[in-house]
Amino acid sequence: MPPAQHKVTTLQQLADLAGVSRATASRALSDSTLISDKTKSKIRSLAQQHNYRINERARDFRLQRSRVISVVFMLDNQSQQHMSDPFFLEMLGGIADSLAQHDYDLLLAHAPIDNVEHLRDSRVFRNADGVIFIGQGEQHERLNALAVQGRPMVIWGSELPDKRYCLVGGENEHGGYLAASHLLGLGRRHLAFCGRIDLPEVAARYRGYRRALAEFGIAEHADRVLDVPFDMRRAQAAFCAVLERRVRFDAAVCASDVMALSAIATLSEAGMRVPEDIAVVGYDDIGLAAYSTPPLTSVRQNIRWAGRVLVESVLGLINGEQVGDTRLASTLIVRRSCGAPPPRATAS
Amino acid sequence: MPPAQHKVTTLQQLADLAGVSRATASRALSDSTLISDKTKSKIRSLAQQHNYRINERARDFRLQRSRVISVVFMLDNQSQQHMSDPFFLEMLGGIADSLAQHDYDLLLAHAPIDNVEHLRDSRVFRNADGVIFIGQGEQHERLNALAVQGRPMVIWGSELPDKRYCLVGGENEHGGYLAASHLLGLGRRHLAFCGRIDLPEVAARYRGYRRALAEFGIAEHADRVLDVPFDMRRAQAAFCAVLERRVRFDAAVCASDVMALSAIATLSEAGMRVPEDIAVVGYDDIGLAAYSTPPLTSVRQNIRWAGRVLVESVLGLINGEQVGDTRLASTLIVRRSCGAPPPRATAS
DNA sequence: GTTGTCCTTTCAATCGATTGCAAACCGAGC
DNA sequence: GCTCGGTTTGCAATCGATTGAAAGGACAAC
Repeated sequence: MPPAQHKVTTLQQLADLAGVSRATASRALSDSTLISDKTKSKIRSLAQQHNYRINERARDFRLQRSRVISVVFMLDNQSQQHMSDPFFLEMLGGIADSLAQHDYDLLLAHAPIDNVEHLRDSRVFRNADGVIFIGQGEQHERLNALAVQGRPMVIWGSELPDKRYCLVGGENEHGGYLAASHLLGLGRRHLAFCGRIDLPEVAARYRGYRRALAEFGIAEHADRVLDVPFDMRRAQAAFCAVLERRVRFDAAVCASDVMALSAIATLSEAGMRVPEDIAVVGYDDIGLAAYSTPPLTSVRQNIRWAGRVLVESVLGLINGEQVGDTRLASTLIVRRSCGAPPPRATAS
Repeated sequence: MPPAQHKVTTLQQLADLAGVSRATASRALSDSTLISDKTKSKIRSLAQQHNYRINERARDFRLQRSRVISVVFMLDNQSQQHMSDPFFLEMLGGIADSLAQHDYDLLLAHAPIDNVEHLRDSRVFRNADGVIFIGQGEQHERLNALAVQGRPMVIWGSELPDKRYCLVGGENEHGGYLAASHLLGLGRRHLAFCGRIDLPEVAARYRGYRRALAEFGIAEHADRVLDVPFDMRRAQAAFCAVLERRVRFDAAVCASDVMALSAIATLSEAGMRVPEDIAVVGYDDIGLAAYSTPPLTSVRQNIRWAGRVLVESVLGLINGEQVGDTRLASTLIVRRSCGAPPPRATAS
């Protein structure tokens, strides 16, 4: 069998080679019942010999699909900084793996947190079969609007009233409760909550935090709710400001590990001992949490699961399935206040 | 002016509306000189009124391009863990920004570090106009093969002999030199080098490290070259093994910050004081480096620049330009051995 | 009136596939 | 030989754009 003079790149060339029409070749390769076994195997082996690969873009164009899912990260318009939290990387990894399994491509995109609207007419939406948002920011209404008239989309975030989009999230209320309970169980009585409670996920954690306080019969101090942003640098600035205001507390629940590590650095710098003077709990259990000094106790969400469910949900929507309303990633606390950093759980 | 009954989605519909042919509409929108100003403005305003947006996928298909660049991360086949190093996120962010500026989309992909060959026929290559590899692993030869027969591609890595691909990298030799010099300048005399020197970038850093040792007239100890992987968990295991072997050293140059933080945690756990007993220097200057206790001294590469240059190089190749051989991201050391964590440099 | 020129516009092929429908083929029964 | 039924294959439209070449129209010169 002579090797192809010129590489066989189109269906037409393959069909010519086999002496059949393009239609027959197409059907043979897609295993249509219309084609006789003899023809099928002839075309198939010819395709193999000449290393023919279907042009997926042409097929996807014809079929009016793209096999691409956009993953949108919210960009904080103040810091304009890219998602610098390792949590995002883990999330992205989980989503990427699941998409690869379903033979979908991942288009990475970001949107300013304060205007998600313009995405509707952008490449992000038009070039993808579906969209996954990481975080809902303060965009609840706009996301609602996008969901009803736009492409299939799923959002990682927190339950809100009047939600009209498909949501996957962590058990934030539970997580906040776990974090506060842990500190209260250690005997701490002057807890602070760090994070921007105008963000839905943080608000839910705060609710859990308050529930724990209430269970322990402890009054809440309004001045111990610290408005700390997720961004590393600005978090540090916020903690410095808190120190200057001489807010007193002996424990802190932080809305992320990065925030917690920033707190630890700032507090240590100011001469406080962690955890003796102030105990800190983080959120997300990023890889580095186990390697800080002291090792950071943190609330972990099942991110691999979340990535998988986000993907399956959006693919479900694409296929016209009725996709369940809200799914929650299991959330637990990893205690590391003392002792060696335990090995992290192996990926499932 | 009545609003469109049905949304205008195709060029044909727009042309019908304007009473011209598809060709004229196409030329009007692309500002061809063939079309009279009157017709142009009529079609333009009609397009605006009816909120017509060109179908980019169709155009890209016709023009045989995709306006997509694949970004491939090497996946360590042993840990099978996703890129968990925050360094990757920063790199990804830089690339994403640059691509967005050029109106290109970013397709995220990963490849097993031990076989990059199969990518040639995969969606990663076929659905993109160009490819950016992050890290070259031990794939030098295969990357060479891909480069000569595949799509335009650029690699983030380290210079190797016989390189036939377009490369962008950090000044690794210089970085290793800076790290070692810093420690030697502090009076340390028993340095260890941590990292897998079979990886090109790490090997280059090691060369710089040795140069610094030589300049100080210090002999090198073979048993102080510690074979530590980048992966957090396995890095910790490696450091534990080193401790058991009772290797003596008073300073460590690490191939990444994550590795350095892992070292600090493990050494502290074993009762050593950092930096008093053992001084540690990291690489990459990830955001969290400034917030570790003690703040981590680290070698920083200009990643924003790198992202921009990677993108511009691959776009240059796509446009058939002669793209320069190797470009190096400026590399410097950020000293944090004592004192407060300085604010990180603002993004340019 | 005819012709030539220049400026606009349209025609129709093209990118690489899928698919409804029509046509060809083949063997059997009359 | 003709028709009928079932199986297999081909024709041609389609997805939504771009673009070279041909055609159309207006106007001036002869």
